[in-house]
Amino acid sequence: MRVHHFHVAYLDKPAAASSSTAETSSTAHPFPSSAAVFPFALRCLRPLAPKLSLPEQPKKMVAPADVLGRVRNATKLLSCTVRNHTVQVPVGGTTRWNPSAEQIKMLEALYRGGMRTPNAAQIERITEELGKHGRIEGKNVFYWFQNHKARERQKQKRAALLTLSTLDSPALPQTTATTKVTSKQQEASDDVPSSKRRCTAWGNNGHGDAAATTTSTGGNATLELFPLRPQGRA
Amino acid sequence: MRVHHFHVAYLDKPAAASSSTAETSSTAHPFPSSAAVFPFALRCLRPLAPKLSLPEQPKKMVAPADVLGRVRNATKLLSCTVRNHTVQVPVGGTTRWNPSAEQIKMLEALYRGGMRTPNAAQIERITEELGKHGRIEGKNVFYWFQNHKARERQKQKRAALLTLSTLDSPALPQTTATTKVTSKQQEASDDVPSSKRRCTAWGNNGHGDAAATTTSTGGNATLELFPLRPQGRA
DNA sequence: GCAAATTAATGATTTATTCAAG
DNA sequence: CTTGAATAAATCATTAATTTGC
Repeated sequence: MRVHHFHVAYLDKPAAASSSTAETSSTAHPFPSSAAVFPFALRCLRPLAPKLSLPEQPKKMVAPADVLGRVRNATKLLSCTVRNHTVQVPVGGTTRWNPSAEQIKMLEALYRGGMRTPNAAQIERITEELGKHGRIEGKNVFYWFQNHKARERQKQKRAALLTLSTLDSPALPQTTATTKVTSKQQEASDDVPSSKRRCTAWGNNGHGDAAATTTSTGGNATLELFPLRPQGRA
Repeated sequence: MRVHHFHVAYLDKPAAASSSTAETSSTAHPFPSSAAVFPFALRCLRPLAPKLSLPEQPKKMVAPADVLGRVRNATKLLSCTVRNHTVQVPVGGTTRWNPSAEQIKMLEALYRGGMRTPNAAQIERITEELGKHGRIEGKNVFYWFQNHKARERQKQKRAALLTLSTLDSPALPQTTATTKVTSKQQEASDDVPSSKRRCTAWGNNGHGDAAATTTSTGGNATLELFPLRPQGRA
């Protein structure tokens, strides 16, 4: 288990310890950086990933922030001293960016225009511009594009699968066995550049991983994932 | 082969007494001590190459006729013999495919789903299916994808440039060189990220430190500022 | 009507992968 | 083989919608 690099921390923003134990030490930020120290660790905030459907785990319980001290996103923390302990409570209005209609409109326009992963300069510019219509930070722009891209992809993949499923009928015998196809993929073109997921998407759903399931419907183990165009190229 | 993730959420990690993801903890000297790392590239040199399409591939698209064994472009051919040569004359009014609304819909769905350059097998299947909604041949499908891809790209490029130009106002200082990036950079980025597109530091809003980030590439005199790249298309 | 309770969206983080330098 | 950089996928968490009982 390797310690992964962690990026995506943003500047001027504490972003207090997220889901894991908040036993943090102090930060190295030049800032006050209110990395919250939470004396009461009551209730574990869920071990980070199980997700294995614990039947009756009351995982839903979304307790009010003021109780659990969700500081994750707080913009500011106020220190108070209680029985010799200094606790910090989130203060300040909203913590999460709430885009205005205008901002969304503009962002979507950019997206439609083809922008997907704006670089720093672009983000800066966009932020500056959108700032005229409401509070916004560069990271908001960054995240917006990330999320939007990912979710659009999801949506479309679903739609495509659906459509394909209707096209799926013939139960192609799948002549050409597998074909390595290398991994080079073809030009990934514009959208959905992801290297391989895309293949799985088109790989003809049968999949379900390995042979295990397969069954009748699609003996079609692997439809050549993305064998390039006819007559293939290199 | 590569069964990819699906996220296993390995168990020994959770509480991971091991102090969670550092965040604030100790060292973590990723590099510029200057606080957080940007989510957005500070200096990127790598196109993340799913789009390696450039290197080789002198190969031009091969007309589907080669693959599907279709004749050029005619719905029907009438054979005539002229001077010992059998020639075929297109017959029956239009020779050009006129996609039905349904066909277009389906093709677009596929496109949105990420399909760009279907292989022969896929084309066959698609053709077969779309054939239920009107006359169509494999080459039509093939050409449709080619054209659609190219035109979408064009459209979006234009739109993006337009949109960006409106956001361009700030008249960014950018005094230092660079301004000539334009043509070359843009063209290159457009479609294929050719080799390297550099990103610039997006100086975190409030705090300079820009210098710190440049470091390694700092010697680099060029520091190009506006790659302005319509990242992929929609 | 309306406020608690649910659910749907979506902003913000973390984890996994990938490619290519070293 | 290891590691930096960049990004996509997965996940977490909060806010807006929507539903529901009164």
